[in-house]
Amino acid sequence: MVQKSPETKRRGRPRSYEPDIALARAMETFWKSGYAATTLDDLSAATGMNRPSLYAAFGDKQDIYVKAYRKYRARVRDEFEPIIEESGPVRLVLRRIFEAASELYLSGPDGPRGCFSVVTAASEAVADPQIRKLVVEAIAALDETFAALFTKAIARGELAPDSNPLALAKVATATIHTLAIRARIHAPRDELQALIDAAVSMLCGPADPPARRHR
Amino acid sequence: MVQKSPETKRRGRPRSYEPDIALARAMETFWKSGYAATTLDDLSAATGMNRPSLYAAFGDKQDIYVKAYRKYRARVRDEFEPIIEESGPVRLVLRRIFEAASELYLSGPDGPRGCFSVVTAASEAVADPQIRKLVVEAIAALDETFAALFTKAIARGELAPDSNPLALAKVATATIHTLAIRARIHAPRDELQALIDAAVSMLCGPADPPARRHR
DNA sequence: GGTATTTTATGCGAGACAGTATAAAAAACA
DNA sequence: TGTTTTTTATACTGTCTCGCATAAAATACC
Repeated sequence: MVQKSPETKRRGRPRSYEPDIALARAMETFWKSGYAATTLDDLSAATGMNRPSLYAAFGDKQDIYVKAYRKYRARVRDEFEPIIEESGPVRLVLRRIFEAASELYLSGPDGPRGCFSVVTAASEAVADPQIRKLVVEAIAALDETFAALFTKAIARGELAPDSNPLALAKVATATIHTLAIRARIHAPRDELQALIDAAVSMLCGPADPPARRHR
Repeated sequence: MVQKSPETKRRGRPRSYEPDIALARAMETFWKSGYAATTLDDLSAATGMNRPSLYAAFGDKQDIYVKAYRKYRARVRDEFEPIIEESGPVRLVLRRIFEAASELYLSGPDGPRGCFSVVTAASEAVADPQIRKLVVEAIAALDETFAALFTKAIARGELAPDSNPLALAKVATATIHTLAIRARIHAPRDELQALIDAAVSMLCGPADPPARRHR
């Protein structure tokens, strides 16, 4: 990890690709098409690397998939952590999380793709225990993140003191899951927005000032 | 459809398979492995039919998939209609629906498979408009079913008169979705049960008589 | 400039895959 | 018994797919 200083002159022919960018492209490809439907030629075309380079850099197809999926999770973490850390009423933080998720799931060069974890990897998870383990971790982490959020909100008096943060968290995760699925089948943005409104008011109670939208 | 009376003696060599059973086996296979990861040899082994018979009976791989998925939806309809038609408090009907879904998603000869619609078909939906259309229909139907259920419950005074049946329905569908995904990654039954409890009390309010379980 | 080292480029080979051709089998009909 | 009809059984074809072998290219070191 630390071994490669940016100044180090490597000995042989220089790489014609940026490993990080190439892996991001591979991620896009798997995200869209899933494991089985993605061929090494697809990956080659997406990354601009030829097959031997792919192998040298990332290993076989399975290895590339796992690395791509890990990258997806890292990207999601980086994207959502600031929103979660932000202080503010749960209602608002929740809405921001759901809306960011919605945007992520609707994004994509060839149309909406949903969530790599929820739609694609979960599907492969039956066949491959390694992938299953990663998806289980991802979903557990999401549950825990939401639970912590609700616990803090209860402590701050934003929610009824007898609320169950774990129960709330599971419904919040369920919202993420349904957003992922609906985005994957090209649900229009306003359908997802209606869903977010429904979930937020179910989780935090109906908004007294009539649904103030941020932005 | 009506042409084949059960007494009709057909002319040539008799079939060695039952089309309905064979299609059910094909459904199981696609349900478990998805479209791309399922080979015609897999289907051949599962159904007991050889490749030419598969083609004669159902068409090419794509055709078999669509027919298998339609069969899945028909099966789900048949299984859930009686539960939905049943009279009783929404709270109880909802619980029964979620528990039946949970059982269905956890079932399978080789371990839990989740929901064909939600996990497998939704994943393929990006590549194939025909499949996407079917999944969209399936999810819309689910939303509408739940909405009707809540509308009736509001009319009967079981829920607050200012409840929004469509919003409630979307959260109920979200519960189905998260159950499907969690089952697919082998979540233990009691985790799913906890999720059902959380969702039901979120949708219908906390149970005053401490959570009476049916059966 | 020559050598060692690392990467790219091309393409090969074994196997998997989807779909089909051909022939054998099993029934009704005459 | 022989013919027709429908299905099964076997095997083939062309294509795709994965992974790797081999050679050329591009750099640092000497």
